[in-house]
Amino acid sequence: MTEKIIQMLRDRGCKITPQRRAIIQVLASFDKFPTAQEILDHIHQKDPDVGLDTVYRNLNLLISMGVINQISVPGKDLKVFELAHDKHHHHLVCLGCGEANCLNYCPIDDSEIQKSAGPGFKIVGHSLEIYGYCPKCRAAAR
Amino acid sequence: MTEKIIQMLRDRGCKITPQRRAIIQVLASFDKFPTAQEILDHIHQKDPDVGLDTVYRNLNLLISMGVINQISVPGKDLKVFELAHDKHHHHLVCLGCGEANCLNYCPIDDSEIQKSAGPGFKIVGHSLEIYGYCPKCRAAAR
DNA sequence: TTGTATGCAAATTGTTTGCAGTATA
DNA sequence: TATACTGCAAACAATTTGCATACAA
Repeated sequence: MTEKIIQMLRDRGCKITPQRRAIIQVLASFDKFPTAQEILDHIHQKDPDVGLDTVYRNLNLLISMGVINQISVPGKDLKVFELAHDKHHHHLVCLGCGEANCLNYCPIDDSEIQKSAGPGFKIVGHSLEIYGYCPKCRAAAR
Repeated sequence: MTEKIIQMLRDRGCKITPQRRAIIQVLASFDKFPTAQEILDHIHQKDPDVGLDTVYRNLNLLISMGVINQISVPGKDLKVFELAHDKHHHHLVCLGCGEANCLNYCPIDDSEIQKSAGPGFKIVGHSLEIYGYCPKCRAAAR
């Protein structure tokens, strides 16, 4: 997985720096979808000299290449990042802790939407996020 | 519509100030969903002394009362506000100009999602936004 | 009169940018 | 060696907050 991305970067004429490797590595191995800050914190355990700006720069690069997606957590001005899957999917987002998980369910029918939207509107995509509380946060609430 | 909201504010012990009336009025009469700044600009035509902070404070108040919703435009760090409808609906968001419109279509089946999410997750709601380009922006693109 | 709301300015948060030095290819 | 990348610090934009004053009830 990480090697495939590294190769894509090479093909694009990008240089492969330790920072870049580290960022991709964290995205591939984190046990949840991390925020930019969480990626940095993790990298700092090995290399405290990496800057948050480098993380953002590379996240933006990876987004522009389409290899990662960002998911926003409502009411928290917070964005988490995930390695792009092959298959279309959506997310379950916890309003308590902000954690996001994949959900393999998509009831969206583009042609149905096109009908409601009218012919002038060019549909590019959609985002569906399910909000609620994860088991951990439900337990903590009482 | 605006009177109903004013009454809700009264019931809550809030004071009815000209600024508050103006904000609600703009939300009720704007021809699209405005950003905080657009609300302010509009109010400034009549009263240039209102502050943007007042707009934000009142939008937050109205959100907490559930009478307005905010819709975020991806990739633009931009939020637009709409008076809450009675009936459940979603939005068509233009990636070009950021304008949002209602879409009376919702294929989401909560019990279906609950099945995929697992029993521990408490579903509170969902957000579905359809992204694309409105007729105006499609025309401008060429 | 009393407390809530406002306006101002400063603070905050998340993110981006300019620049000079550094390191990859 | 040449160019893309990095770290630093400063710049930004959107939103929030502290505080003294003003105004609705």
